[in-house]
Amino acid sequence: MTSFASSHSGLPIAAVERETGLGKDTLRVWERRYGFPTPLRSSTGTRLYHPDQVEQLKQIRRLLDAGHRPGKVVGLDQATLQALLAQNTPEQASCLSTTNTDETTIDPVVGELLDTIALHDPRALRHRLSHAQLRMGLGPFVTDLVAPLTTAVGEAWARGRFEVFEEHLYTEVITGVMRHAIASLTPQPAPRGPRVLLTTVPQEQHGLGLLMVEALLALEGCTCLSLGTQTPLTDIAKAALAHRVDVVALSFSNQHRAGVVKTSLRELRALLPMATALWVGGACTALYQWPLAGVSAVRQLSGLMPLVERWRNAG
Amino acid sequence: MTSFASSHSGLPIAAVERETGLGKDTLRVWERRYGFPTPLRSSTGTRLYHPDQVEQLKQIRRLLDAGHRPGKVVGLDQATLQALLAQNTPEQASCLSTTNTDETTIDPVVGELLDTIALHDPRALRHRLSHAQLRMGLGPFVTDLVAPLTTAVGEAWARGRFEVFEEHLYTEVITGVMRHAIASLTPQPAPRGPRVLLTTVPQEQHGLGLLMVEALLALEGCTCLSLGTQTPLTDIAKAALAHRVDVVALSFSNQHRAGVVKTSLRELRALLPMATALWVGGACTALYQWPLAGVSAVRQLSGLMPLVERWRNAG
DNA sequence: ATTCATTTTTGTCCTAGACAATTTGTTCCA
DNA sequence: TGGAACAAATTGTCTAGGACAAAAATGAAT
Repeated sequence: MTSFASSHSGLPIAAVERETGLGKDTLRVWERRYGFPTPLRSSTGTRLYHPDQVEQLKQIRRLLDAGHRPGKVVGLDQATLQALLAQNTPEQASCLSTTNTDETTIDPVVGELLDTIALHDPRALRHRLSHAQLRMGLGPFVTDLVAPLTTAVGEAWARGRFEVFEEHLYTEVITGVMRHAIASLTPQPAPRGPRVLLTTVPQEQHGLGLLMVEALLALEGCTCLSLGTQTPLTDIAKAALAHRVDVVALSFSNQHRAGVVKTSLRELRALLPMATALWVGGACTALYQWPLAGVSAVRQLSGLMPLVERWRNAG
Repeated sequence: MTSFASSHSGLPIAAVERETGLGKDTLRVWERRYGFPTPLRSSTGTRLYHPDQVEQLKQIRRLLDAGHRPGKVVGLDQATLQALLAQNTPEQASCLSTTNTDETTIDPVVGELLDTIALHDPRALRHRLSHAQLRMGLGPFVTDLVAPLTTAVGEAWARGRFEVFEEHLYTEVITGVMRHAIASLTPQPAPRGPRVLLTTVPQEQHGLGLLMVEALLALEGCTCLSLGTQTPLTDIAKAALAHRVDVVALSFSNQHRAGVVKTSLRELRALLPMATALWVGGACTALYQWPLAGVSAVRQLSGLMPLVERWRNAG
């Protein structure tokens, strides 16, 4: 585990930013304030991080995403970090799940699928998920299986049970299954709901939430228009105008700092016409703590239907 | 066009980085060296960029991607930039196209589809593309239509003919069509080629190239395993190990600076076992100017088949 | 137990200089 | 005229330590 350095001496700060997602400024200020990390220096003074410390930084990142504070966890040694990750409180989990059975217990079907993911057999995983979709029907499949499963995968990753590539593989497979289902759905009769533009802001690369929303909205008879992920704010506004949509729907994962989310939403709200509704949702906790004027936050997927209903009545 | 500021005074530097893709450091050093951009300052000295200048920066970014040098284009006024974009030399275009008819002329079918994109009717676009796929067959569809069309779209965007959201919409539609085709292909007989891991490095968010490669490789009987986009280098290595792949295939768009590409490839090559091949391709010109030891660069999609063939003979 | 004000924490931004990797320009030679 | 070798200019990224504003934690008063 120790010797996958870039070449010999360590990783430069840009590589560490890539690997950990922690900004260069943050890495430098942590070093100043907490005395960690402690990179070597090249002959000209540039930082060279030891791979072990990069691994440690990744663990810290997971703890931060789980709600810990930098001051409490940045200095700690690897054993302590591991211990914290193990007893990681899954309190704010299942943000997207509809059927809140019990927060702590895991649906046996979900658990079974988690095991399938760990087997590294994408073909089998795809088959199981596809089968479940056909059996349950698209709506329940999305709300009762995909949403909780995605949350569970993210949580398992945060605890260190899954590697990043295992999460990526899961994302890829479930994306394929859902796109397939949505595609076989599109030739629908006259629209019975708003025209909705779906996308995410720059830096937000998770598109799974968009697919879930698209599936549910399409089932409701809405006209969906997805731009994929990471559309610049001004282009979201331009697209909303060009396509004359009634609603712009954004998805936020919990990898976001609160400040970025708020700033983005305020800016976008200012760019959009007042008549255009702005719906946001996802696992990002910041969305629900500071409600913004003119922005409808949907904490759970089940909250989507009332919004559509309200739009029908208002329109 | 002038008054979509965040609230009133201008965009902070982080927002400009988001919108333009130009790093904060770069923006500051341009201001110091070339006297542009010239943001206002808040009461505490933070930069606030005028939306018009942000628009100008986007144009500059396109020119840089097209091969121009910062010193020559950063100071110029908007009219000159527009003129340069208009007569943008499409010399190194069609990097992915297989049937090089003539560099300057555009396939009439491609041109027709470009017009369809401009109509803002995703349903019609999807229908046309899907129809073409069924008519041509997956292989020719990918090499003779999707690849040139994608290049043409990128080029049209660079010239300012397309907005970002139009490119996003095209990407979304073509992604759906290709995934559908690949999915209906997967239940295949015994593999007749290498196990290939497909992904992109962090910061590289374009996944279209991956899909094209996946389609062609799957047709060749290879076992494909896609991780989607933006996998950290160490996780690419871990996945390659866990899934015992023979080949790691990466795709690079031309939005990358040469230095980043080279660094990433060197690092990844060091992380992977020598027995694991590393194939790279895409529109990124840096790949083909500085060949790297142990890395096979595939300039055009047609170059993929020989690599598979060579692997079969070597293995 | 809630609401409000104060303190700490924390990420981002600032300046201005330095450097290494390219790219360009120049000289020399065949 | 073409190409190789070297010098000069270009350009993105790095460093330092200070500063500040927003978020979170703490404490006080209702």
